[in-house]
Amino acid sequence: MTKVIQVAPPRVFSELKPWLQDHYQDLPKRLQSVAVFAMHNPEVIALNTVASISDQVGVTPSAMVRFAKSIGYQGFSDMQTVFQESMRHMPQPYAERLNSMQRSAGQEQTVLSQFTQAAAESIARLEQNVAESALLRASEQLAQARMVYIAGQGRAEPVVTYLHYTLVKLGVQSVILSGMHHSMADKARMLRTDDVLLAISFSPYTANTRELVDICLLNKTKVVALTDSTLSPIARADDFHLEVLEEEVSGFRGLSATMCLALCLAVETGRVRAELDEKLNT
Amino acid sequence: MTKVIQVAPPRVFSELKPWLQDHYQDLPKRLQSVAVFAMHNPEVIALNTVASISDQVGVTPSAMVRFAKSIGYQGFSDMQTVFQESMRHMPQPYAERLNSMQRSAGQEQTVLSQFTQAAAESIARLEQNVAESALLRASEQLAQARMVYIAGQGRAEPVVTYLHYTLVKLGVQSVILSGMHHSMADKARMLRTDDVLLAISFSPYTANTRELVDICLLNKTKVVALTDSTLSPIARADDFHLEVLEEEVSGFRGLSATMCLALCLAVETGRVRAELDEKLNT
DNA sequence: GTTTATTTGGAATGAATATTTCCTTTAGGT
DNA sequence: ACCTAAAGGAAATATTCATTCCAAATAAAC
Repeated sequence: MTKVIQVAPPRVFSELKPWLQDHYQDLPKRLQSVAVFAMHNPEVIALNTVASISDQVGVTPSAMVRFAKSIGYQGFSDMQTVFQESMRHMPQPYAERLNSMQRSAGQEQTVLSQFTQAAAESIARLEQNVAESALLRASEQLAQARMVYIAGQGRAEPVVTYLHYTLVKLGVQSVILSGMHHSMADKARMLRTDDVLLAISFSPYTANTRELVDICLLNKTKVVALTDSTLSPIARADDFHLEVLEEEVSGFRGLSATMCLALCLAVETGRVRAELDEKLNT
Repeated sequence: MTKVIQVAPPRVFSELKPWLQDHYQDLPKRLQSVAVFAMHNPEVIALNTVASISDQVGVTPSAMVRFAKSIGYQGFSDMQTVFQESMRHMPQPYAERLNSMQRSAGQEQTVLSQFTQAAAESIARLEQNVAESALLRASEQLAQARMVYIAGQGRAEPVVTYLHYTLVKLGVQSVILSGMHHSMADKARMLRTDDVLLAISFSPYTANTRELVDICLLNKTKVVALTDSTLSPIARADDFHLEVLEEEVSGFRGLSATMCLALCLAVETGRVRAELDEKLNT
């Protein structure tokens, strides 16, 4: 028989977590897979059967039982009750939750819940305000581009980095323009009419990005803009722009909804691009 | 055989509720008991066995099966899956919004709504999983630092950029470490014991970031980590780590929840720092 | 390179549990 | 009061599911 820990296993989920942290490295490969999955999808462990779970994890049912035993449980079922127990007490929120939702009263709210609420609202608004058709049009422009140049500064820079990262991973050629230390004239010279500029800019709008958009429109280079208002100086009638407005909490604006939109844009672009490539190859 | 409804039974919990309200009067006594109990303790139905539930309700096991069949389900197990499904997303206050989305079932979901839904869920989970106290502890570490070094690669890079931008704006000194083209040894030499490393890393974990964390822990330099799993190699027992898990949609993970947490961390750090500064000046 | 210890997958086993069946009880109608 | 039909309970049955066991594969040690 293999070494089985005989000390009492954690009987609550919150104790199980740190246990796995400590012992994760010493676990066999498959058991590590199970550990990762269990920590990421506790509710799946709580509700499903061994066969179904092991299938989702990509291991055999016996691995699940071994995993439970290696922690010290009597078997899988024994461990499962711990996961189930952790679910029961979750829905405690109701009372507290209602407080935070209807917190018109000056109730004390955690910093985290303030920001998550703002983020959730921003995302809900995003879904309402952005038309699928606009997203598709913008994606088509980007997909047809020989090269996508991405520009944005300040609060928009993380978005630039993210778009670049995702587009490249999806096989869409793109360069970050804002990082380069070229003069405006140099940058303008790089852009050809079959390129597309992807400009991200939020209030207060930086002069640089605005200037770039101006030059592109003059050169008949297509521009796809991501901004927080249609009144933004970088949004014109003849370009393709998407609007996302972040809720503000005590003076700070997040990027949750913006990042969501950015991912949509990138994924959709990748999809359209793949379609185009396929047509060319046939 | 008794009268069995042959039309399709409700496949989501939110439709089951009104169904029971309509037919409650026509049900036999025991089945009414079950109905009341089920509406008041849906989570018990979802998690327990027939024997255990029937015991709690005060009826025999067969009554449970009859109840399920009278609604139109194939049996108890069939009905139970509906209750379980309702639990998966339950703990979220945004559950209603999600439900109403799914209510227009059969409909094809837009790309945007798929991603916004994933983002909303990720954020809801973030609020549940991160303790305010953990956030505060991490912020205190950062606020006390002489200098905050920020490191992260790949998908984590936008987060690095954002944290740097926000911290600087809040008057907290910080440098981005991953951008520099120094060797590991050089980087390690920069870090003093009164500095703090803010490491961001997601699966698959990059060796670089991990190495940095290792060095810091050896040098007794404090580390604050932002990761997607406590099993992450950069999460140790002796550091301060925050966990954020992004929901995945067709293989893509967003950054909405992560960005929200990053903003919280930065803002909270700024606040604590301001408090510390005030104490020094008096 | 060979041997030994771990780990892993898959089928066999046995326990747990839902479901059905049959018989008893209750209630409503004549 | 009697008969009929629906409802309920208890135990038998069938199914599902966790668990165990053993052989093959893999990694480690010598």
